[in-house]
Amino acid sequence: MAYWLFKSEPFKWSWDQQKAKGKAGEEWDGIRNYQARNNMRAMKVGDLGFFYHSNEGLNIVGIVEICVESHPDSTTDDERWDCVDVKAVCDMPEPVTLKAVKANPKLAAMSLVTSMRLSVQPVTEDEWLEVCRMGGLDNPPTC
DNA sequence: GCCAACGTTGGC
DNA sequence: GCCAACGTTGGC
Repeated sequence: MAYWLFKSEPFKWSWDQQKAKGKAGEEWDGIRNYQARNNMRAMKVGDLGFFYHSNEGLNIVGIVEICVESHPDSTTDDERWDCVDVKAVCDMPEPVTLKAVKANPKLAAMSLVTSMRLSVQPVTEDEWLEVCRMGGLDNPPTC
């Protein structure tokens, strides 16, 4: 089991839109960055990820689960670009802001802080648990 | 809306 | 294979 973080600008693809897709999930398409793509290629069905609102909000608002492993991105014919499908799992009871992440010494090494521009990031288990705790989730799978 | 950071492109 | 130019991202 691995953990990830997905960034989205809410006016392009918001958490509400993601939730509206329900269990069917939706492609996380449009990624045109090798590092982000490589992260998606490493994902397995059942892995969990944070859903982060960039530009507006600047907070982690929910948790998603990988429901389809890496496959060609349907929004391009360019075979370099793959993506996964994700489905909404639950809301963060208390959205965790970027400010709060930066203020927490335990999260100083988190990609969200160190690799600000990477749109699909790995998250360590320690970071995952810490952010869940901050967001009001004792135990992620039971949310 | 500005601008810093950073990834990508392309000329040499 | 270097590096300058350029485009994009994303916090502020």
